[in-house]
Amino acid sequence: MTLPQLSKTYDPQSVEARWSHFWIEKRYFHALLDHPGEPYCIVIPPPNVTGSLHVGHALNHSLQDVLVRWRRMQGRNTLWLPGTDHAGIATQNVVEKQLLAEGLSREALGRDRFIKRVWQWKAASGNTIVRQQQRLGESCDWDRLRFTMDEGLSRAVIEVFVRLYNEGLIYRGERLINWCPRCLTALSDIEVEHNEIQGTLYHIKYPLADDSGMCLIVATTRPETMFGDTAVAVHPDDPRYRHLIGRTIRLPLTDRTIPIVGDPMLVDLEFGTGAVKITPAHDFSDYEAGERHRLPRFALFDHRALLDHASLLNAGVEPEIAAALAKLPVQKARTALVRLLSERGLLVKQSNHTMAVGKCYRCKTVVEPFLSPQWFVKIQPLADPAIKVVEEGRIRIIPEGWINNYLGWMRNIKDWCISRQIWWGHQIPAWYCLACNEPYLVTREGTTIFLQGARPLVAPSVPAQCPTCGGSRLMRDPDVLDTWFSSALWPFSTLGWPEQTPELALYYPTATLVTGLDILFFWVARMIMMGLKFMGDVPFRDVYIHALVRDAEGQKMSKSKGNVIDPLHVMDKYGADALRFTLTSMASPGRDVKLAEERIEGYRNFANKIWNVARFTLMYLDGPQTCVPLKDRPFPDRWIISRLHRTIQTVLAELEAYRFDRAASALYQFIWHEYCDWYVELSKPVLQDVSHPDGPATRQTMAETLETTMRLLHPFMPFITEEIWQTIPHKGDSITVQPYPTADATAVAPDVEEQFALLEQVIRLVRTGRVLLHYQPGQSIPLFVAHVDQDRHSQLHQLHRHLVHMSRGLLEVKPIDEWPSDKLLRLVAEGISVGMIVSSDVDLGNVLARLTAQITEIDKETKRIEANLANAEFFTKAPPDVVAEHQARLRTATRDRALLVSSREQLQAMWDH
RNA sequence: GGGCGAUUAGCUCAGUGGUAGAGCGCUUCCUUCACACGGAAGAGGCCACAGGUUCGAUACCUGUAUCGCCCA
Repeated sequence: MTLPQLSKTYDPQSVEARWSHFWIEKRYFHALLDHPGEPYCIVIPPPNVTGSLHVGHALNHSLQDVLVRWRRMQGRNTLWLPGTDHAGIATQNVVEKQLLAEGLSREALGRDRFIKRVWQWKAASGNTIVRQQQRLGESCDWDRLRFTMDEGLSRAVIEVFVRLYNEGLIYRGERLINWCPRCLTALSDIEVEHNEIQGTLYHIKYPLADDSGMCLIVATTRPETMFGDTAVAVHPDDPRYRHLIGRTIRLPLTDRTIPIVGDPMLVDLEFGTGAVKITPAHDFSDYEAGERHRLPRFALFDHRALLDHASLLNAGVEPEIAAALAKLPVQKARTALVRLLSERGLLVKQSNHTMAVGKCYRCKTVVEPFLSPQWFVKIQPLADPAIKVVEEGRIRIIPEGWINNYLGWMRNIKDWCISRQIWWGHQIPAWYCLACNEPYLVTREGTTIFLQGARPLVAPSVPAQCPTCGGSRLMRDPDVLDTWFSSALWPFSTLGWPEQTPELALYYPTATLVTGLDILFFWVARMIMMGLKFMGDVPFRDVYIHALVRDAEGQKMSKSKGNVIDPLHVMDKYGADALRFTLTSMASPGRDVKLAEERIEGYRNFANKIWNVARFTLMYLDGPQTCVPLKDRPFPDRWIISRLHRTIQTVLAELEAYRFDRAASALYQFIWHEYCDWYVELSKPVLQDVSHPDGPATRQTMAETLETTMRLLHPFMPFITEEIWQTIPHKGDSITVQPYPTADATAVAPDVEEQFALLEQVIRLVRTGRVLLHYQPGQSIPLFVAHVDQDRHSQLHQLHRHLVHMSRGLLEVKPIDEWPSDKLLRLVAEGISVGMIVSSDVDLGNVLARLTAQITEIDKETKRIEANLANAEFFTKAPPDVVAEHQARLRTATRDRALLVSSREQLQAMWDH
């Protein structure tokens, strides 16, 4: 048999590219409907089509790939469905930036040509992330790659929209919504990020209408919206003001008077002056207060958040002030107004105040509450069943800690604003009859807006004529839908819905959803609602929520901070397997992942270790192998097989529990510290002697164990395991489709493991002694070993061969009283004594110090145990096995102490000479 | 302001009602035959603080402090 030569260090680059192509070419990840296994489906959280792979994706995808590869190897009918989403605002921004560079604009191009441009852009660079995912080794069914703007998925969107509208679950109306004055579109509540900033609280005099000598002092952080005030609120229980409720205020700088109302919800007695202005068109809580008190609304800003001249006049602002303030943006308006108030003696004081501002999650511009007609999903009827399935455990959220988070949000959910005033996305399937809606039609700066009151015709495609007037001049609603609206359908739209495809029947509900906490509301909650509504069943059974990746200092990674770890760079430098293993081993539940490059380097070293032990195995595999029954195999073989099966048990249990971190560390521990450190070392004498009688059995065990370990590790490190597996003896074409190891309980041998522990302890004592006495690691020295327990002592005889090899000494097992008493150091642990000759030139100070330290340690332990055992209550109340264990520990400690003390005395005598 | 989580070795984190663990880093020794991306031996901890429950608490309960996240 000729075996391939492997290079001394592992080179991930060439290996990974080769297997990545091989897997895809052979379509190992392609799901077949007639596959006999139980279905196991994961739909990928679709990355933005504009995006490139960042380390958050790498974590999210690594975990999914572990699950998918594991289940595939277990024989399940596995489908990991990949795709991207069209990311309306983000993509539009990218293409608009390109146009700007060419001196063009979206408006100049017009809607149709603009959308064509976006598709061109998508064709050219939209799938970079897919190539990057393939580099990471993701075992997606690439033949089934989906995009939220695909024809089928778009049909699903239209279908859902029309049905929800017909059921009254989608409506159009004028509401106060979050508006991004840069993106020029509405945003949903959760697309707004709240940041704390240092602001100013302004105290402003509002004179009473019928007694200008009397004033209410109103405290506000947003004086520039005061022209939109339609009332002042005080707390009805506030003795300072309650008598004023019902009287009126003259709103400064305007010709309007506004009422003083009592409102216990809006007013906090402790805050500011206790008097609050109500500006229903510019603040969400004021909007609600306005509803409660039936107040009119005066909107002041245009869609770019500039003060609008006509609106100011409409709100009764003094004409010269209106003229002076018109077209000013928020901040400038605030400065100008504060100066004006101050000049008129209306500004009482200013104080520092921390406050929250909302920013657009895409472009970080401060959002403005904006009154405009929008489309909404009436959410409560959809949310109720989605709450129930989680409460009842039909969907599990893992870790459980997030369940309350989910339920809390769902129970307070607000209607979802789904219309966006952009062009890239699914255009809303609603048309307006121009004849019937003429009074509601406004055209401003080239864009047409249908005001509140316009009557839309909602249909899957353009209606032939208006059912009211029979007219055929219809205009489509220009708005598109929130990207998350289409993402909400992802688990069934990607499987072919609304067609009743075989894929849909087979793979829905999907098994597991793996995602970060940041999109629990954006995406997970909405998928649950839509899945229940349109499929009548949950979209997935388990939701596994992983942490977010931060830098080594725990800071959020961001391009502006320059602390981003680029997974592509990392893969170049350390390999995809190292990155994947790092991320999976750090994925502990409920914690953020703090990623430092040294960690990745550490696991690169692990890959190299695996590589080298495979090289070693290959070197010695040449020769006959026989499959001996387990009980007849050499001791090291029985031990490593026992450990292997325990490791398989652990890995399986941890994967079932989504404890990727613990599964990874079990593998690391087994491969490095058991297979490499001990088994390989123990087997060297057999392997290196061609005529050794244990040779055939050992070679068999060695090859078997390595092969099984590669399969066990494969979901975590797919590339190196495939490379090694292909090189060692194996059956089959690719490790990706081999059976996952199963644990054989009969292979687990506690007695063998106990014997091994004895061997390990002896060897550790020998090594410690060598260092203390300055013997070189390879130097052959006389050694004596004994155990105070008779059974264990005879076990040492059985282990003699291995002890000799591992200790690299002339080792004899015999009772202590037969040892030489002169110039001998005795080291002790748990009844074991190891003796070695002290050469004359060694400084015994260190050695004595070590013995003394150990004695001190034992004394402390003894004292603790004795105190416990002396306690009558401990005796009566502690479980008997604990009492017995304490007694045993005390015996061991006493025994070891005696041995150590005598050893020290002997040594001390030598030292004194 | 409300809710959740964290606090364990220098760093990053496991963990358990009864001996405190890992990885990385650090110190010393070793290029011997798979691997220096390696081997061996070490050092390093009142398990945040204060009470309580318990025979016994790092673990369970309460409170405090600090930090983080989400929501308002």
